[in-house]
Amino acid sequence: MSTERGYHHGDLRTALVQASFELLADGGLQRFSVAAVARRLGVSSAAPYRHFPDRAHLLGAVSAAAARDLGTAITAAADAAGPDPAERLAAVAGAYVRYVARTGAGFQVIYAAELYDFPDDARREQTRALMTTLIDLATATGSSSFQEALQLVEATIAVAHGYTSLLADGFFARKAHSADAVADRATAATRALVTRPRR
Amino acid sequence: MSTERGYHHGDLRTALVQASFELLADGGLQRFSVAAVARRLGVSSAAPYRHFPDRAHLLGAVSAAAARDLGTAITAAADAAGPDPAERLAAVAGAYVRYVARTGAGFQVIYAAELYDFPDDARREQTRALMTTLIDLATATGSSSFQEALQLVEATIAVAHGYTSLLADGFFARKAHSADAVADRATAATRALVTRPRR
DNA sequence: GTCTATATCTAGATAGAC
DNA sequence: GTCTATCTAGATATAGAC
Repeated sequence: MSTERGYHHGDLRTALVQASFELLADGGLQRFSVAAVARRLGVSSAAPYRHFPDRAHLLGAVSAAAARDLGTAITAAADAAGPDPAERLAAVAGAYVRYVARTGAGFQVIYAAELYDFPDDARREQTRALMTTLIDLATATGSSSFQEALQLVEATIAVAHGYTSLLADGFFARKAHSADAVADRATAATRALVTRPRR
Repeated sequence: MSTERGYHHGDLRTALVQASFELLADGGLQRFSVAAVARRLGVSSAAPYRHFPDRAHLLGAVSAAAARDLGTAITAAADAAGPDPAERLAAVAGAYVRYVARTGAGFQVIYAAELYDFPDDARREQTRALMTTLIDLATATGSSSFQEALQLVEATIAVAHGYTSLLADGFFARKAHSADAVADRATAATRALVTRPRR
């Protein structure tokens, strides 16, 4: 890892978002800072402010990109899981765990509290599309109402997010669970959830 | 909320732990700081350091107390749920959601990464006892091995922690879900998990 | 479009007065 | 046992040079 400082040539805006993901994967939202992103790219701490007015706007761009990429990953995983609706929804949980383990950008970033007051149109469109994808997958399992489908989405996301949080918080550290192993458990748990009717 | 400064008379050590819980309930671990705890009690920022050598030791005391109280809450909820082992384990998830919604101190605090290097005997004993309680409740559902019971505990905790995280991260904010409503969903989800065999 | 330099703020932690 | 005062470190953000 080089710490040399130099003039950045190219698309710094894109590079800042990319470096933010790397930083999140390394240390989570807790250690995310504009200064650290700049450091990682070898530019001055002032450089990011030419492209984003403040921390929230940079994080908002990361949030939008994460919502988009997570949606893509989820759709791909569902399609790879075959035609059975229950298997397709179960695959969502696995895809979520894998995506967050790889990028560090789960719902705690996509829906970060500090972004609540910054309604960015691009970001809102991505989160809306992601939610639509999830609702559709849940509805296909035979939900009799939107409410029921929504609750199934919530349960699926809760399971997946719960496993990733425990993974990130070091709960599994001693056992050295791999991200793939945890993803498989999240998938199995969601399969149980969807196969058996909820109350 | 008063911000007046005054000499603290009484058990400041206990008051610091108590105020830490209030701070966690308000803003989560992200906004926890020794300075903020002192501010909340109206004492100087130096005062806490007479009772705890550093931030980690204060947080460690909070972690130990949370593990103890959470264990008590879980045992009480299981007992209130009756004799059926599946219902008892399902009640654990509900109790977890309610405890964390009330205190802010869940596994992300109890097993905080920053405490990993500070093996405090008192804290370790509380976390060990909590884990034993959980394993016993899981084993009673008919697990054929310790490994299987452990995985069931992980699944139960993942579900409960997932729901609380989504609650804390504002995912449910727009719908104004109450903590009790979310706790009921966590209970129902865990019931589905334990009733149906996992792979 | 990025740099250096700087102002402001907050937190962790310590020294010495009372 | 708590205070005031202070040091250090890191973050956000801005001003002005190049």
